[in-house]
Amino acid sequence: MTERSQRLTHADRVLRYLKAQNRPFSAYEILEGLRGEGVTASTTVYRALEKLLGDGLVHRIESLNAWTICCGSHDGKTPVFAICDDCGNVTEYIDEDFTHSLASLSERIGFSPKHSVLEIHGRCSDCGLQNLVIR
Amino acid sequence: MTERSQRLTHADRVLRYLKAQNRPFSAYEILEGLRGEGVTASTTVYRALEKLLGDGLVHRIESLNAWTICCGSHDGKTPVFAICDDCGNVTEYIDEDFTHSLASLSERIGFSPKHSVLEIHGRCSDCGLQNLVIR
DNA sequence: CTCCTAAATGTAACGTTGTAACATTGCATT
DNA sequence: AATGCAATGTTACAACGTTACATTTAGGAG
Repeated sequence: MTERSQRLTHADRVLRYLKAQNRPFSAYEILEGLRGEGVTASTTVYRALEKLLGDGLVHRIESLNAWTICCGSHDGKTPVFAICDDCGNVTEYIDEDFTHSLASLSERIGFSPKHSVLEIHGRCSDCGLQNLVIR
Repeated sequence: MTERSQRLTHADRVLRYLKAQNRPFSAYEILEGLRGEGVTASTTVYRALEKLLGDGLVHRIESLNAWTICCGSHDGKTPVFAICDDCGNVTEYIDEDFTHSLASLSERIGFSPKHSVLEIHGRCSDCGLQNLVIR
C-alpha cells in the first residue's frame, strides 16, 4: 500500500455514482454509467451493491427494482420512501409514527421484524404545484 | 352460454388457485400449477393477475415478486403484510396506526399517496415458538 | 339466423433483473 | 518467493415481466 490510503474499488465507484444522482438507478443503469471506468459485467455491480447494502450505504427500493444512496445513518430505524411517480424523485424519511406503528403491530401479533419495506407511491409537492400552474 | 351463469376464465382459475394456497406464489409457479387446466403461457397468467389486481382480489408482494389472495375488502386503506422468512407464511393486516402514519407523513411533506407498499419481514410467532421447543 | 364487435386467449420473441460457478489478478504479509 | 485473501473477470443461466400480433369465442344488433 502506497501513500494513498485506500485502493479505489468498484464499490467505491458505484457509491460515488449513486451519490451523483437524484433518483434511484437500476443495477444495469449503473453498469452502463460505469462502463467508462472499467465496470464490464452485471455481476460486478451486484457485488458492489451487496457490499454497500451491508455497510448501510445504499438502499434497495423494492417496488422499483432500483438502488439509491442512503440519506445518512438511522440507528436501526426503518426508512420510509416517498416515491413520486411523475418526476421519479425519491425522498427518504425516518418517521417516528411509522417506527411506532411497526413496533406496535409486531408486538401485538407476536412477530419479530428483521427488515421492513415502507414505500409510498404518489405525487410529490413539486409535481402537484406544476399541475396547478400548467393547466 | 349454457345454464351456467358465467364462463370460467383463466382469471377465475388463478383466483381459485391462489385461494387454495397459504402463501404467495410467483406468476411462474401459478403457471405450473395451472398447466393441467389449459394455462400454457406466462402472458396468460400476467393478464389474469392484472385483472384480479384491478378488481382488488389479489395483492402483489413487491419484496417477494409474488402474488397472494386479498383477505377481503379494506375500504381504501393500505394493507400491511407480515412475511415470515422462516415458514413463508404471509399475513395481511389493516392497521389503524399504519393508516394514520401514512396519512400524517404524507400531509406533512405535501405528498399525495396513490399506492403504498408496507411489508414487514421477520419471524412469525409460530416459528419463534418452534425455535424455543426444538433447541 | 347471420354478421359484427369486444373480450379472452394463444404464440413467439424479447427485455430486464438477478445469480451461480469457476478462473484470474493484485496486493499484503510472512 | 510462497501464501492467502479480497476483488474482479467471464460465461452462462435462472427468474420475472412485457410486447406484438394472430386467433378464437361469446353475445348482441340487425
